[in-house]
Amino acid sequence: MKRTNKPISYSKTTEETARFAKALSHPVRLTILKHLSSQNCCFTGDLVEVLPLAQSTISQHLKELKEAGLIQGEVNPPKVKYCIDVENWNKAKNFFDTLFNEDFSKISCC
Amino acid sequence: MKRTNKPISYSKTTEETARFAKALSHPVRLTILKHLSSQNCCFTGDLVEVLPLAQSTISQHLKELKEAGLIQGEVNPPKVKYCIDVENWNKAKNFFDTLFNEDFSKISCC
DNA sequence: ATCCTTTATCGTGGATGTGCGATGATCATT
DNA sequence: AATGATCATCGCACATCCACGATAAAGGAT
Repeated sequence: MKRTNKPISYSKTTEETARFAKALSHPVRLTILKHLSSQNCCFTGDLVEVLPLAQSTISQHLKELKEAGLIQGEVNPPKVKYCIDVENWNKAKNFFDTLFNEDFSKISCC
Repeated sequence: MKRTNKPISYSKTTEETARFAKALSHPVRLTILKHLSSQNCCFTGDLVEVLPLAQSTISQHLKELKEAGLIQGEVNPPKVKYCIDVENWNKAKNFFDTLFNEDFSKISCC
């Protein structure tokens, strides 16, 4: 059991999958995404009326989702309309599809 | 824009999806899972020889994956053999399938 | 020019994540 | 009993996350 010191560089896909997963790793953000996908789009204020959190907190979650690429915001002063970023959404979908693609049902465990 | 104070309780599915996503939110853990799915099973030491991390760090990541339910470990002293937990793996697969199930391609944004 | 509405950003405090070396636990071998 | 191999756990640093209230930014209405 000898440790490697080679500084492994993860594949781009691995890095991106981890980024998407982190964005999805909080119940509030999942709820926001669910809301966005059912309503198609919505404003920040709509979410404040639904989630028991301060407006600043929700804004922060929206920022994280935007930085992960899962949503996009269109400024429409004084409101901002958020939607799913379809392109990246499908990208994430494919990443997770690939990740879970292995069929273990036929493999006896060792 | 009036804030709700009702203490929302997230659905069990939402909570579990978040838990799975958190487990998948780190490149090291994704690499471990990829390794496990290609090799079927492996020992802790095998991973130490592949990843440039201390044994304790890898053990910690394995613990998180185990607590999330994605893998299981079978003690075989002095070694421990880790495998994918097929049942929960498929559960996670279904959660993400459902999450990404929406077809936005046909929806014009608002 | 001054409010009002809506949203983003800042600063802060507490919790959690991530890496490490050191140490403990377990069991086979000697 | 003592040693060696393998792995988990502990304790420690440092960074990031998460929630909050306060404040800033932007633009419409008065």
